[in-house]
Amino acid sequence: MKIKSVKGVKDILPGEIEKWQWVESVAQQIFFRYGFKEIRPPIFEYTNLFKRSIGDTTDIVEKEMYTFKDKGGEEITLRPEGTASVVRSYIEHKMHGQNPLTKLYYFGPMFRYERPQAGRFRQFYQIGVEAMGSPSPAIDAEVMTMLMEFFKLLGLNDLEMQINSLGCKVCRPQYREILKTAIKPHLQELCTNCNQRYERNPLRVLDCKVERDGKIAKGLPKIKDHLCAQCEQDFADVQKHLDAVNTSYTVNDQIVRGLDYYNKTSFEVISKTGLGSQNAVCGGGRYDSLVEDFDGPPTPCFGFALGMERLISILPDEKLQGLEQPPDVHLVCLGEEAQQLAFPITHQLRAVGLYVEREIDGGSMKSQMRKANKLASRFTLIIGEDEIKNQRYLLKNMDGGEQWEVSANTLAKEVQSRLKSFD
RNA sequence: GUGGGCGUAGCUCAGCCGGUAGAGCUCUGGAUUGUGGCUCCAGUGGUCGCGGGUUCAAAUCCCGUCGCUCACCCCA
Repeated sequence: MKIKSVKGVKDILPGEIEKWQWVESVAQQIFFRYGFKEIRPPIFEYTNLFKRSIGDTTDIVEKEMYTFKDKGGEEITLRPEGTASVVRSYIEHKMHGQNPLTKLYYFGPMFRYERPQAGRFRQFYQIGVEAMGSPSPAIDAEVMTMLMEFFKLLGLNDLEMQINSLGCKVCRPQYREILKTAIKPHLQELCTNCNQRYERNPLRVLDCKVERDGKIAKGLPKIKDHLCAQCEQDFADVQKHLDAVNTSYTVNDQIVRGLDYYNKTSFEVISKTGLGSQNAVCGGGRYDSLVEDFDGPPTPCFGFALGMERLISILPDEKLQGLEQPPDVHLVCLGEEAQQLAFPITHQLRAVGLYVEREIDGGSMKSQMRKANKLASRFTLIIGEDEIKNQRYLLKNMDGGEQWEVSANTLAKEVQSRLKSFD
């Protein structure tokens, strides 16, 4: 039996990982500016946390969770999303007592048992952001703006942010009933899926992708016409704030979201190109009662999660150039004595901060030069019998081809200054 | 859970109306005895996913199985 990785998971290898590191570093920079701090929750939790937060009847909980009993008999689940853990942590550490508004972000793997396809994996990575403690539409707009600014820094300018309001505890249940009444006469025409949705989550009928259902859905009452005064006002405020800083968006009343805890502002960011049918790069919204549901204090929250694999797959080529750092110096050693000297010399150069490569197993000069060229090394340091005898090594610029003699005594200093002169 | 496509060298693939494997790239060496990139030459590298069947003979035809992939569903 051949050893193999598990279905639906991937190794992120050198050559690819540089993109991830870049995206993470840009995220850190931009989130820092907005005052968000990193949090690293564990990747598994008690199963109940997810059942109660995400919703018992959602696909995630019903059939996608990696759940197991540990040796102590506890029901454990690998996290299928990040918000639940952050909320748990927020309550457990009584963060509400430290600051009225807690701003957190996280990065890491999530797990869902689904059939893999383009842009969908069983272990996938999300960057998530949670702003906890404010009901203000201003925070919705600020977080969404931060997100779009993040995309801009990554060179992604043609992503579309679609927003909607799902209503609150007051108006959503009312709308739900109105919707059900309106759907009822169409039940026979709707797909079997929507017939199930009718009872369990009628809002989902709205974004059904079956063509005929979509047409019916268009004629159904819209949430925006049934928001309570407060929700209507808040949604308008969100848009006003977005407009104030020219954060672009479109209102799409089909945006529903799959997790139970969302209310009020909800949104998705869609890429029209580059992704397959999984075109949502990011999704999020308000979840005003989740903290309370877990016996925390009333804490209205706003957050989002974005899919790393999807994000990375649409990064523009020009931003991906030069992410891999080439060696500053590549040693080329001729003969046994030079090979012996190579380690102390690389050690000396690395000690002053340079990236130095050498061929551990030697090889011909040609092959060493070739390797240096292949890695796009900036300089080579050639060490042969003559150089050792004279205590002067040959430093060669691999770009222009010039070479200089450098003294063994002042090697590191000379190499550094030569490198600097070509920056 | 349902459906389509595909599994041949490290990578990308050709060969598939049967005659026990080939190209390009990569890698190594040489042309250029201590100077890379371009070019040319040579070499390394394969249980043709796995199992069974038909046949004198199977990468090729048939059956099964596993894997990958795309899509539905749903979602990041």
